[in-house]
Amino acid sequence: MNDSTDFLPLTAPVFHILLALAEGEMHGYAILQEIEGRSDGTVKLGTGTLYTAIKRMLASGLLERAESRVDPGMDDERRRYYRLTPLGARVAAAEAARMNALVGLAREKRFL
Amino acid sequence: MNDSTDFLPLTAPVFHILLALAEGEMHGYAILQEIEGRSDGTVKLGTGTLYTAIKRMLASGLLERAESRVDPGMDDERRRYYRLTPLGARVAAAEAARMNALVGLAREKRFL
DNA sequence: CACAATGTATCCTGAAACTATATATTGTGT
DNA sequence: ACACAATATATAGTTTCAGGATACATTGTG
Repeated sequence: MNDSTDFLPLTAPVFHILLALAEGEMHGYAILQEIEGRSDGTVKLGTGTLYTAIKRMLASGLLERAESRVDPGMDDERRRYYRLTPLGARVAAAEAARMNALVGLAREKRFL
Repeated sequence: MNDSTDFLPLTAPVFHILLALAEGEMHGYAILQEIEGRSDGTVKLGTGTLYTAIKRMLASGLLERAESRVDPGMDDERRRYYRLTPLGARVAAAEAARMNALVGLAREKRFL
């Protein structure tokens, strides 16, 4: 049914990638820096984790390739750009909601 | 250094088990029902997942065995009770905080 | 022109979820 | 008394995935 909850729970790397791409199209290495920068380096994923995750996310329809549309002379030819699909956005929202419920529960139980 | 953040991110089953045990001592099967009941059956973990997770959590010091202290005639002899260790509680709190930060980020990016 | 930084990609290992299965005990209905 | 469902714990086998190592090519900089 392609229900977005079928993908849950997401692994940490996958959720981070989805959040990074909320900004707009990005290439792999930029995603990496976004994630590390956002958390002052506490979240760190290697390239192995990143590119295998991207591969799976493309295959499952969470992401899609975007034609790098920057002026060819100004951009690095190696870069491969990705963007969220509508499904990817829905899944990210569903995961955020799932986490939010758990955080609420943790708060009830005095963990926060 | 046994820093509670070394355990993060937790997998979904492990975090659910920690949350369930916030109530107090419980045996395995009761944990299972607590988790499924709390979510109206949307979160469902099999016994294989549960008991292997408990085994690991005991080994890593998140849980400890509790002597079933119910009156022997009134309790099921098969039951094995568990409780959170102080470390387990700290780890659950750290995971809740981690998730809370991600939920905040998701909200900023208009996913929620 | 050397060297660091950028950028993508794959292999391999280990950890862990999940399914299925086994086994035993307790409670309930007839 | 007996069958059967529910309770309860446990392990084996499969698969998925993170994470580290490694490779290789290109771009920017001193």
